[in-house]
Amino acid sequence: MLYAEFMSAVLPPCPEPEESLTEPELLHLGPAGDEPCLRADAARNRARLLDAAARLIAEHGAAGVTMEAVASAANVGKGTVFRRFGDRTGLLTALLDHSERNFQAAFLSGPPPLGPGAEPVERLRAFGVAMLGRAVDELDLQLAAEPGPDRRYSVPPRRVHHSHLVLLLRQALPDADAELLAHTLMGYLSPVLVHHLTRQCGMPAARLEAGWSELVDRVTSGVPTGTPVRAPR
Amino acid sequence: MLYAEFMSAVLPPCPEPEESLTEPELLHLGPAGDEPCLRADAARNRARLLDAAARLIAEHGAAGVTMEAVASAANVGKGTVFRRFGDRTGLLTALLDHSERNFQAAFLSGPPPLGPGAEPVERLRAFGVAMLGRAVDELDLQLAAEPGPDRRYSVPPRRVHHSHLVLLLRQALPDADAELLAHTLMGYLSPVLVHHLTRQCGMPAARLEAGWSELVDRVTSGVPTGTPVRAPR
DNA sequence: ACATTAAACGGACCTCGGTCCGGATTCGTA
DNA sequence: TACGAATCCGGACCGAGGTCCGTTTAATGT
Repeated sequence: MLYAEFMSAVLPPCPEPEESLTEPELLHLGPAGDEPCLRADAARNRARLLDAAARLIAEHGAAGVTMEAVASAANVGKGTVFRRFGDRTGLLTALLDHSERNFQAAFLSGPPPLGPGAEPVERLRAFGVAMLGRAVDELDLQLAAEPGPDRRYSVPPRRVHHSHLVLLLRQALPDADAELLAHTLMGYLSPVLVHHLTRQCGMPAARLEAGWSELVDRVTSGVPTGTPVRAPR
Repeated sequence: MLYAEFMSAVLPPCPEPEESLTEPELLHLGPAGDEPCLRADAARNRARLLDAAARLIAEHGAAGVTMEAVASAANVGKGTVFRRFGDRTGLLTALLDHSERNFQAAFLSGPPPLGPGAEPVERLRAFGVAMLGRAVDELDLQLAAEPGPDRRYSVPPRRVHHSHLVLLLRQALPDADAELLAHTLMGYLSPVLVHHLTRQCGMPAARLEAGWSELVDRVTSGVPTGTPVRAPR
């Protein structure tokens, strides 16, 4: 099964708003362990490819990661790369998989304030800080791994993050439209925005974190004036 | 001069946070009128190309707009398309130009509540509703015209919208980090998100509008608890 | 009208992501 | 060990975006 196919199959196409999700269910666990159900040569080539891709990135930056380059650097045919990872995005995503798993483990079952145990608002703050940190660390890779416009919101990691935010927001703001609010918050953490602000605008990371904190404060403080907010449907 | 080059030259690369912008200065006016300083054949071909592109979109959808297809449909060489519009994004963007101008005119100098004269918060609400309306109308085209990750935040229309929001937010929330808040709000209005929510998730447009209203309410209501928010730098 | 020059033209050409399918390899089974 | 079937491999192939450069053409000055 293609990585991309698997990724798309993990979560339902679009979470029903009222569907109750318990945290453990959210876990985006890839093929358990390290690809056990792959044929020997397939597993070998997969490892080779990831290795070659990482090497190419280190040498020529993410832009230098051509599918053909990766293939030949791994002594493998081009078709193999696509069969294993589906497309370029899939390959780059696979490189981020470890980090993503660690991160998910951290906010799903790690210690507070990121993991369960802290107040929802605290967890929100911690989530944003962690995301911003990752974004800064892996910026090049995350940018290169950006999916096309169609998939951008369907990619499993994003769905998991979104679901997590929805959960926290529902706890903090029972009357809000958590779905939409979560999308809004995710937007702030988008690698592309982070890249623009830090690299293209020279904004210090500290300001981004302060901005996140401010955003969380504003969003989670009550809405004293105006019509009482209610999530339709 | 290439369309893309022109577009990039209109506004400074990244607006200084404290730079004071009066609304009229923001106007993203393209080459006055209808491309006056273009050679006759160039202007003719430009018109042909836009026409051909529009026709192709009407017939085969945005996906069918191949640069070669447009070129040959306009009886023009492929190189001409690129010289005139820089790249595919430039061509699609040009197709949206009229709508964009009208919209900018509306919120820069049109009647309230979108234009000046209404309260900032009212104008924010109206801005979002208008953007959502446009997004729904021109969804296919706006999606296809989505720039690559690097340019996404540097494209003039986006900059103008952002500056506008910054202006309104500064009026409504003198102590907030309007720059970042504006980016957050813009994220909610992104065509890609709108597409995902309406087409892929089947969310009714009314809910998106309600969500915008809620978002504006939350963001613009004071921040009663927590540390007083202050824009660093 | 004519020479000059800057701009525009056009299509061959390149790169790269993605597809396809005949042939090779691995794995379960006897 | 032998064998069949499922899986995987590899590289030829395709389409589309983008570049290049020799040629043509429109504007300008004389």
